[in-house]
Amino acid sequence: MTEWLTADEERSWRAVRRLLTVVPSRLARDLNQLGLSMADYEVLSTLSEKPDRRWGLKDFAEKMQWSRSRLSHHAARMEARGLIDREPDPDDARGSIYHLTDHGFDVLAEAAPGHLDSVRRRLVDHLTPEELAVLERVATRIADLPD
Amino acid sequence: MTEWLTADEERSWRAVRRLLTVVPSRLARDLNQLGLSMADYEVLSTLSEKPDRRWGLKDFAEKMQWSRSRLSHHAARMEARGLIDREPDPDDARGSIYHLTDHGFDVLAEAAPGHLDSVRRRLVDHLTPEELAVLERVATRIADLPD
DNA sequence: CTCGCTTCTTTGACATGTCAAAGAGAGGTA
DNA sequence: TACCTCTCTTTGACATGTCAAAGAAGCGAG
Repeated sequence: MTEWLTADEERSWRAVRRLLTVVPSRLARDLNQLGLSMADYEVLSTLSEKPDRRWGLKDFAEKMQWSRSRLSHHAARMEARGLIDREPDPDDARGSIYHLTDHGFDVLAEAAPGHLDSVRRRLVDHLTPEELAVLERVATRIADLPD
Repeated sequence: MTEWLTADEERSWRAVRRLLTVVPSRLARDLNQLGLSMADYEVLSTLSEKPDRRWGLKDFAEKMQWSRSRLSHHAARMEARGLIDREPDPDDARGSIYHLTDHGFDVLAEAAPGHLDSVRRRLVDHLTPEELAVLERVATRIADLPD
């Protein structure tokens, strides 16, 4: 306990903390202008990675690292917007299977280029390949720490 | 438009995205166990930096990069918990001045060591000084980009 | 087969953030 | 002074996330 930070660490931590808030908020703002929230985008793009565009809630939530409750709530809202649908799982009557609708796919396809552009403008384009490599290494190490 | 990411960039971006969600969520979880949310902690520590522990809403919100509405809502909740109080501004009858109570200060003092420890365990201790320096440089550059 | 325990999704209550509008006061100008 | 406009804080309606509980179904032991 009482492990204070050195002056260098303190400065770096402040900078990182700012990064942690500012980048997501900018990306979200850009994406909102395209009619989607970050959460919407993640759901759509994760679903679209499946060849059949289908995913059962449990595994889907696990893959996205979301709570099942959160996904259920969010999916209900997206279903109301016609972006996805929901079917009962034929193999397990407790389960629900989510499916990306054609409309959902179109919306994603329309938003994706703008979003990727935003990722570039807000982040990637301002880093050298070396910096990006360090960042990846560091990010992976940190994220892979035990919870 | 349609600026796709190279394979390297894509991999790095995935790693960074994971960092952007995982670190705040772990720090928040740790802090919650000490009875505070991240937002609570920011408010308390920002207020405590002022010698008189006092700050008018407008400037305070600006300093924290929060909307005034958000700060007003959050401050109302913290006031109900006795962590801060609110007084009318003597120089401008429209204004409110927030003040860190003794109780608020005690709560912060009690949570701070644990939180710093958490920052170490979750991040700082796993980076070399060089990596931390790169991270600071990169984070500053990105955060300082125009909004 | 049936009971008891587990697992799965959904739901409800609540916390927190956003956006827009309301209400009060400041400040400049005629 | 009277008035118009801008600024400041608060509030309300709503979106989104968390946690806990409800309800249905699976599964294994007897």
